[in-house]
Amino acid sequence: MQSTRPSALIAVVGPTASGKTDAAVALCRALGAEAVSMDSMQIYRSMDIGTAKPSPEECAGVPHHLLGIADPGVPFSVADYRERADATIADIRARGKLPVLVGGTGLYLNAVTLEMNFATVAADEAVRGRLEEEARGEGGKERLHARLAQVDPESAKRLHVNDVRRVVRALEIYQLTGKPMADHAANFRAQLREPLLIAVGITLERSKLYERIDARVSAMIEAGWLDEVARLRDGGVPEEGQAMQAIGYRELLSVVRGETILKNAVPAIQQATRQYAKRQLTWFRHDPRVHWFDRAEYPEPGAFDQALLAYVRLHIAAQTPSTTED
RNA sequence: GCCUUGGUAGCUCAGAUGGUAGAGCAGUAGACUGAAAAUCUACGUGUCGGUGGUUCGAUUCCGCCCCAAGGCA
Repeated sequence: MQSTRPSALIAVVGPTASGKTDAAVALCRALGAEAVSMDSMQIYRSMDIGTAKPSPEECAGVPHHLLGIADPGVPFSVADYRERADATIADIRARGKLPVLVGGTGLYLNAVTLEMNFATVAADEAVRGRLEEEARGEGGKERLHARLAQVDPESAKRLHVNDVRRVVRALEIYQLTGKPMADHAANFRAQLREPLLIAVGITLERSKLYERIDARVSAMIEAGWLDEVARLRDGGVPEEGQAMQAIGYRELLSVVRGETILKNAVPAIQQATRQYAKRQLTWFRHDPRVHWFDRAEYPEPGAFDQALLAYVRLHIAAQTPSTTED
């Protein structure tokens, strides 16, 4: 019975504040599908306002998975995401529904849809900490990179000396396993895990997008974002931890600490968000699987949602042999 | 009205004892293997406020004017 169902994986991607949530909800309703969040920060519990986590009202009855499932006090990795997403997608399919990934974290999309066999070693705080400490010293970055060139020339060639974070991870893998990174992930990104991906990208004129971002940040502040950050801090979430590196949270944390005032933090948050949106566009624009929809081209109400739906339906039909029609 | 200090890249400012200038930030483009809202890379010609003068040559020195901040009246 399940075999008569299309097994497509749909994804709605795009920069922050482009309206992915609304578009995905409309799509899910029309297809009877379920949404799977693909966002590295909405994954955390109690981080609602500043991550623009969809509220129950916004979800409008469409099930949304992987929202607020992680403790903001503990690190969460891409590998963790893939594990959760795989399970969630399998579950949705088992119930005969279509999964719709929705979010702006490009690496997460690749982790789910491309063959990216991460090295089997998880992050090791001790090893990592030592290497980072080493990098901080005079000429430390150069030394680390040189050492990487010895044990893993392939990665060293790929990585810039200043990209300490990645150099450290490559060395960490080598130290923990005695093998260079490439040996852990043969055919990296070369194969598709999800050949039936249907990806739609939402875009709009840069200046328009930036306006939306600025307005949304202001609205979040008015909605009590600062209090949310104060609560997280009071709740013991480590201030230097991963979750608190999220845009806005880090800036508002310094307001909570009294190091700066809200009036100065807001423009800084808007700016950081705009820069982030740009990076997202760079990422998704270069993914040939993404089919783009510009909001400006569908000014009539509902037309944009209709266009996405039409595109997705067409591609679902194309991948479903006619014999499986029920 | 007078005095002082400024007026140099979108912003904050360096600088040249006269040979037409450079950083940070912003912006744009790019990368992306267990932190990814993270991390990293590349890209800097602008009437050096205006106008006369001195000079082979002035944005740099001199005069006048305009603007800003401060001070004195």
